[in-house]
Amino acid sequence: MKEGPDIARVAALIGDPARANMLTTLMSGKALTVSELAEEAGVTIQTASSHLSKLNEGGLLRPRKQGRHKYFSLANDEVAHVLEGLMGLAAGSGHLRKRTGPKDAELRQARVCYNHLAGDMGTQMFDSLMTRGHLILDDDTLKLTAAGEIFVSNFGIDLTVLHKSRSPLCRECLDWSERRSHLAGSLGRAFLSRFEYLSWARRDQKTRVVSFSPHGAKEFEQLFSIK
Amino acid sequence: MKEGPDIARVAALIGDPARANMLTTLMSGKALTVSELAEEAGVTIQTASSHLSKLNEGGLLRPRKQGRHKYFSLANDEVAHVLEGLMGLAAGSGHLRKRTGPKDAELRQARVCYNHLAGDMGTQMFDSLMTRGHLILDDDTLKLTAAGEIFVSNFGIDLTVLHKSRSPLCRECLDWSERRSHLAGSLGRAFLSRFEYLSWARRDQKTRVVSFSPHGAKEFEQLFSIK
DNA sequence: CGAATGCTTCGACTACGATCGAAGTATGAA
DNA sequence: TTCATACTTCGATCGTAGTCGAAGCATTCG
Repeated sequence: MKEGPDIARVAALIGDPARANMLTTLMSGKALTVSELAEEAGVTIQTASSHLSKLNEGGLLRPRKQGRHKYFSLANDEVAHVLEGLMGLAAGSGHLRKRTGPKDAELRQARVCYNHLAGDMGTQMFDSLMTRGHLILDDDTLKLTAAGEIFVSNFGIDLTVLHKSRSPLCRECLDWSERRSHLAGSLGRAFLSRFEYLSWARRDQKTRVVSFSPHGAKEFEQLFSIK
Repeated sequence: MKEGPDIARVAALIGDPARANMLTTLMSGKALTVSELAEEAGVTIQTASSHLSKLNEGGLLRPRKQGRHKYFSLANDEVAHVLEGLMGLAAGSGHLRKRTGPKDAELRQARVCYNHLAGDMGTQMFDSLMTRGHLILDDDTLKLTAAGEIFVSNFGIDLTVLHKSRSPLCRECLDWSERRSHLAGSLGRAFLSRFEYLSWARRDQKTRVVSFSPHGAKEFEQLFSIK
């Protein structure tokens, strides 16, 4: 009965509401200070400090000191991946948050999932890339085809840089709101930052919402249309 | 601050030691009764019953009544996937169980991960399939090649049956002990049951250990050698 | 140097939930 | 019907962990 890693320890770490709020907030990919995270979680700074040191102890966070500030971000995308998985389970069992505020619709349309685009537009982009043969999913692995490489390069993404990254180029990520796949990995990240560079979209500072400008939405729609 | 699914609820569910033990045990893929799970978790039957109804409530389990027994298994492989992810995090942050008994070495060599082969032999099989070009991993999706289809069929696995399954044929699964990928999905499952059918290996009833016979290990080694 | 800001540590309070004994329900066997 | 087995519900107890006030460090600024 005592085999394998201590799964309960990590899960209990994520299982506290205050800590879960912090982690969810950090899914935006941004590094945040103790006080910012305290406010997000709705607890005092002392409490937040205690929680954050526990999360850090558990290897879920990466701390960086900068002057008198201390910034926390998620430790790696393995952590982000597990969190997204938990969101999938939570959404699947119908346990959504009680207060589905006005933000919810925007969140479902387009949001940041750690460092790439998720939500309705994320899955649309993924589907478009798949149906056009830019990506192929063979049983369980996602691959960028030759046609896909041309497409990506034409869009202004430098693949040679991405190939140097240790993390996988393409990765499939299950969307909790859509229950369908969207594109993660370094390519997913590159797409999102390219959208920002082209001013098609910008990330909301407080939430995980990604807002597309009218022009950006039009371009996006054209580029990733599903005929 | 209140966005997205209630991740804390699910995580807290997994975060209790007794419940985590039960879930880890169920990773063997077998359906177990309340009393069996109680013993595994080291609690009384009353307590186990309470835990199991909570896990069930949370959508993590699939209950089946059979006479006066009640069997529980994991709800789906999405759940199994999240659990394996958590094991990866737990193993990564060095929080292995205190008592690393004699079983530990066996577990690392070959074990069941929900319904497919994991551990050292699991990753060896995966690597062999990759280097021989039977599987290709394109950025993020795993695919069985034409050569792979022939190889698999020659080994006695009927692909037409597998293609009818709803779950993906190949799936990459990160191994907590090896920190490398092994093969999941319906093909991974098919391989394991084929090993059992050929009497190359058998699953231990109590633990998740997979024991290969001397003959089976030899055949395995030959079939999945890494030159 | 003080004053202010950002974070951590300490200590005490509190509440939630895990636990088990005992009683209750359901299924199967004699 | 009666007994046994498998599980569930109830009620009481007990610990652990989250919470915050207050005090303690550390860093920056005037």
